[in-house]
Amino acid sequence: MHYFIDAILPIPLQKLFTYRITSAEAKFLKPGMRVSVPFGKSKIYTALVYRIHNEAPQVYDAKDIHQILDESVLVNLTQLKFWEWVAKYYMCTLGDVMRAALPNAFILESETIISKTNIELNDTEFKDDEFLVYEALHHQSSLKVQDVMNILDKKSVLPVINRLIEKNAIVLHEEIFEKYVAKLVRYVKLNSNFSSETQLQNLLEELSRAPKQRKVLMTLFMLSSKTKKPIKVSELVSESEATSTVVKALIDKGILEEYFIQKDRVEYTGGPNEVSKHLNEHQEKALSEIKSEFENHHTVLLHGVTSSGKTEIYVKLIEEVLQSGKQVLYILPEIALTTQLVSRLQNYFGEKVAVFHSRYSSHERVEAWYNVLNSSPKAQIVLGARSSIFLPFKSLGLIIVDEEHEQSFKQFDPAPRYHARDSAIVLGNMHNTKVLLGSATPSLESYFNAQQKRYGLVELKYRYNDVLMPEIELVDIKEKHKKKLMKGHFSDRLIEEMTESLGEGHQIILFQNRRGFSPIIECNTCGHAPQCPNCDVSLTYHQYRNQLRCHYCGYNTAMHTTCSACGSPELDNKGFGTEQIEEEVKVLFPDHKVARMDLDTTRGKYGYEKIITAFEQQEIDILVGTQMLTKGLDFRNVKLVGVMNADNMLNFPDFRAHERSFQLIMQVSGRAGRTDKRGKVLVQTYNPYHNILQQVSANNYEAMFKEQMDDRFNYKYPPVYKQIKITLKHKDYNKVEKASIWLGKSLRQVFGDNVLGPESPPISRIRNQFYKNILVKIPKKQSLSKTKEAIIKINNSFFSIKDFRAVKIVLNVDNY
DNA sequence: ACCCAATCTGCC
DNA sequence: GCAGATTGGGTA
Repeated sequence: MHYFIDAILPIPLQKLFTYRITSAEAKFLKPGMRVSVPFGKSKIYTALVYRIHNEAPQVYDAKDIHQILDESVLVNLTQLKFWEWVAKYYMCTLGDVMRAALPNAFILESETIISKTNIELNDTEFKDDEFLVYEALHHQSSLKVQDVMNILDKKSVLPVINRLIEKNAIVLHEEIFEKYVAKLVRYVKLNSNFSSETQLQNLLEELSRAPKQRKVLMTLFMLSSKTKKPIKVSELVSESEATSTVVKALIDKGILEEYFIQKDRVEYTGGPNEVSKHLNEHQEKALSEIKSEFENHHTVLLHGVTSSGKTEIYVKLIEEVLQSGKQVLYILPEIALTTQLVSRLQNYFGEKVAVFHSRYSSHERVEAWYNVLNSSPKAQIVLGARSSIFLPFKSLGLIIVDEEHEQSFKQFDPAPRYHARDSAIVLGNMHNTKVLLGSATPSLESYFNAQQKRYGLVELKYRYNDVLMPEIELVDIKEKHKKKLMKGHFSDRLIEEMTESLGEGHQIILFQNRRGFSPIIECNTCGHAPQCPNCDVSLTYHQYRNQLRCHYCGYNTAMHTTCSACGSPELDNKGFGTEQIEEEVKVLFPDHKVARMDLDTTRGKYGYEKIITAFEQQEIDILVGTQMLTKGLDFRNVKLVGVMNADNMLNFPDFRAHERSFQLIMQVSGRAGRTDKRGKVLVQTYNPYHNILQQVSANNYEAMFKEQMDDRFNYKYPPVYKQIKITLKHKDYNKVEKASIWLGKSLRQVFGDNVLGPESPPISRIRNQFYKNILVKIPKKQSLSKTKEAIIKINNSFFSIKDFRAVKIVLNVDNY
């Protein structure tokens, strides 16, 4: 009997690959274990066992696997089922899902290593480039293919390598790098030879002439009698005031014995040091409503205004689940995962909280994975960003999706283009677990689902400690401009309020939904604006480095002093960004400290935390920032929030622009007035009569919901219709144009008027690729899976046309 | 005639 | 996704 496995490879290929295994391997292997397999001519990849069977492939010879990489199952069966759902629903391959789900360090790849043969060769036989490579190998023992590319400064190096192999100058071999290295901590103990009293006496006498070594030994006895725990080398060194050389000498003499214990890189020391807070009557009521809603619904939406104390309610629910011995998954948008929230939960739950997000190193993620997999006490509660839905949960008892409305839960690139909230709900179903969605400004789709009774709904309308909602004032800056009451981008009202707040010692947040100094530089003489050479956008001026930058491809160039088209030196700024606001504040309030928080100032692992901590500790009076500011931050001393310009959000060309603007302004507003004084929000706008702004100032979510839903009905947008966006890209404009017209026509034959496009997006070229979009709208009663099947079919015939094959197609399900 | 880069195709 | 095979433009 022959044995085979079907395995998932981490590449975007639809099919599984079949390898042959021995009967012993068949006995050992289980679905969800990793193996390394040869793939193609020379590469070795990591694959995940999907199925073990006896069906020999008919048309090809299966290769043998290379090696088994796991001793036990790494990915459990529920996860595999979940992966399949993600792949099917979001129209991508299992390989795509595997890449997203597994920490990078689990996916080993081989690398081709080039080394010299022992045969001495005559240099004159080589061509120039061959000689360069051969010469380099005299200086270092091995080269990677990438190194050769650098040496020769060109891409196609394989012909050169092959010629060298023919001449017996070099050999190739594949090396697999284990990416995860467990962190080991060095411990010492007394060698067992000295365990008896007399032996010990002799030893101490022997060492009388080595006082330092003697001291180390004495310290070791002292420490181990005191703590009864293993003694770290580092501890011993510092306690005995010796150097590590002294310890090493003792080890070399065989007096001490060293050993290693594997240790997690991320550890929370210090246990829980707070009992969960008492809920107020409103929270208490919400909690019991959530519980009763859970009896009839898998998913419950908690709509609680900002600062209503949603987290405290979550804490109570988590406590109950933990008592039943199950795990809890708590998902948040990446940027809301701040130290603030993490330490708050650690205060309640101590080391039971495991954190998981993209700023973690791949080692840290591996450790978190194993902790979840083994249901370790260290990972009872997983607090994570969207990718944490892929962790190997065994027995989930509750999933919380906080800030449910956040669009960052949706992954846009690369595949799988999944929505963590929606996927979490499916995951919850697979685990037979309840899912709680929380938000102060729910997404229309969730609120709609709640109204349709698909979700339970719980409302919490009072802020904690009965703090009043901030007062929201709309400032008509069109009027202010007319009356000459603007100083730069600041209205007289905003300056007044800022002066008052600063005078009272309160802090201020200014919100500008755009980074950079001023988006566009325009020539006053000819109107020319510098463009990105690779993308269809104007370059943005960044004062900090005096550069023009492209926000799409990262292209940058020094700021021009004269217009590149007509040579005129009169260049002007159009529009404004965070950097310019910061500059203006410095001039208006020279005695106060200003800081800026946007993508540019929060690069680096702790950039973000530094600014937040500084603001928390009131080292900063005025914080200027983009929407990063809106996420779950709790600043006690902020009284005033200024929205510099509400219009650029409202006019954004997207069907959700209004919903988003409402959410964004409500969320920044929520940062104000957690103080004893009622907070104030000033919204500057050219159009104070805009319905959304009226709804914002009246704090009327329901009115916004109703009005927006009318639009969604009328124009067939989500959540009334589902949609799939198809993007075509290619560097030849004519090719995408032709291809997209063909695709649009074919889709229309099946879906009729529910196909929109093809259209060029507002930015039609990025990184020298031209884009075209087609939108397929799907009515509620039309089967989603049949629709996808039809699209895949059309896609297949698209790729059978030779001319179109080079065009890349991206399918994005629920692209909002 | 030759070389390199861009494109195509299969991988088990 | 990657590498070996193929095509096609550019040039010595």
